[in-house]
Amino acid sequence: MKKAGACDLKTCFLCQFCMPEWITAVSDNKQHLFYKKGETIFQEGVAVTGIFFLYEGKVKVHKQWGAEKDLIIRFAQKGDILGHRGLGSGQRLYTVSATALEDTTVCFMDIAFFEASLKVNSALTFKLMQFYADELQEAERKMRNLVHMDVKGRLADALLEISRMHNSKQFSISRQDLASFAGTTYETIYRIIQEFIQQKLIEAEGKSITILQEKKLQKYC
Amino acid sequence: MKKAGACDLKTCFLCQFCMPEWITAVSDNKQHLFYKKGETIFQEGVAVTGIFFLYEGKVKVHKQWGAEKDLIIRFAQKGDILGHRGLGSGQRLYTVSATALEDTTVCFMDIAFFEASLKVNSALTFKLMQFYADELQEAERKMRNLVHMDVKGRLADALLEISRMHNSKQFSISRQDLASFAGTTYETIYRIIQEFIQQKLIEAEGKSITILQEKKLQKYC
DNA sequence: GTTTTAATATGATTTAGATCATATTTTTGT
DNA sequence: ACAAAAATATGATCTAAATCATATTAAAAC
Repeated sequence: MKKAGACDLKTCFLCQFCMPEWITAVSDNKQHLFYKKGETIFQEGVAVTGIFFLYEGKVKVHKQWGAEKDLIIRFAQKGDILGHRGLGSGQRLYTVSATALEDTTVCFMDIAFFEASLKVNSALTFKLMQFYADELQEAERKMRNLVHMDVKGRLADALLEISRMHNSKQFSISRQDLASFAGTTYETIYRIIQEFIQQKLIEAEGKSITILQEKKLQKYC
Repeated sequence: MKKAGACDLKTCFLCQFCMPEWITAVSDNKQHLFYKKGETIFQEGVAVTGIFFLYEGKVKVHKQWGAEKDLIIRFAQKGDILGHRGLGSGQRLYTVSATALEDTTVCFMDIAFFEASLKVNSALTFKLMQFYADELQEAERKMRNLVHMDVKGRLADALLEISRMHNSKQFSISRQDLASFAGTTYETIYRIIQEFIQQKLIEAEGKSITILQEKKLQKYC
């Protein structure tokens, strides 16, 4: 990680939803940071220092299990918030890790200042609450999928979600990450990907995947 | 469901955290409702009408999958909020169902009035946001458990969580619900329960379960 | 109080998907 | 540019847990 330039004061969640008068204070308390591909932005279990807003790049938010196993909770991109779970009422430890999937620039803000911002900007707090409500719905939907769907369905769902997020039928992701995102192993993903290719539902070349038949993929969900 | 008496204006989340001046308005906008054991309080997929505060009884919050399968997201008891996921920014449909596990009294509040309460009481919104943050952490922890833990571990975790919630080593729950809570089938739960009994980790008589050796159960988690 | 219906008990069978093993290719660090 | 480390490819094997089947018991409903 290294320090990077100043913030444009209009991209992130905070700048968008706080009162205009507050922006000056914001400007004094945020800091751009740059992370190389593969670098850890924050680590599960470590004391919360602040909240991050993603400016450039892609990040995975994941929970580790031992040394080998991993579950990707979500992917984040420009405009997304990272580290917001740190605001809970319990002890202030990050409950997930965040790792840069490509070179990434984030805007970092001290947790105390962010909380002060919330106290002062009730519209901001309300927006953040809505954001949490949405994330909670999604997390619970995923829980159900993990229990009741087979891996093929979860992979189909994962591919469609990643495509929606990238706003494109074509995107890049490693099978390893796909496995961690669908809650399964590399080998199983490898096999099902082969099957989807055979059925001409998707096309793959290296890490690049293209969705050919969205409708048919949807049927597996 | 039938209507029940008035609210004591001090038990629920809303009454506890809103401004005292607001209580009068609250009083005019809430309504006690009574549900018999087994009754549905609200149903996944149906338009959100309001938010519920649990006054008496136990409720399961669950997501259905087809007609047969079910996943219990959480249990709720006195003081807990129900239907709060309805506040998300998307379309206003309940994303989970709530069913009374015993005779239950709730306080119901129209969603529009509750949102007005949030707009006016920023401390309340902040508290609610924290509550969401905690729920999100818990949901994500459960997701990881579903992927990486075996059923024995998830059952141990479930038993300990239910015990913690009841604030007692002894509690009542059907194996069916235990299965839905741990994300598995009745038969599997039945077998592991037998095993735990053999190992003298728990004791069971009908639906009543008593935890004998918390520490050893913990080891499975 | 008897009929339905739902929950429990328990063995037998099946299977999806994890794990293991090993070779090859790609990426990354130095 | 080269060594080391990750990621990929693919078959073989194993196993935890789902499904099926059927009997019994308990709880609700009429």
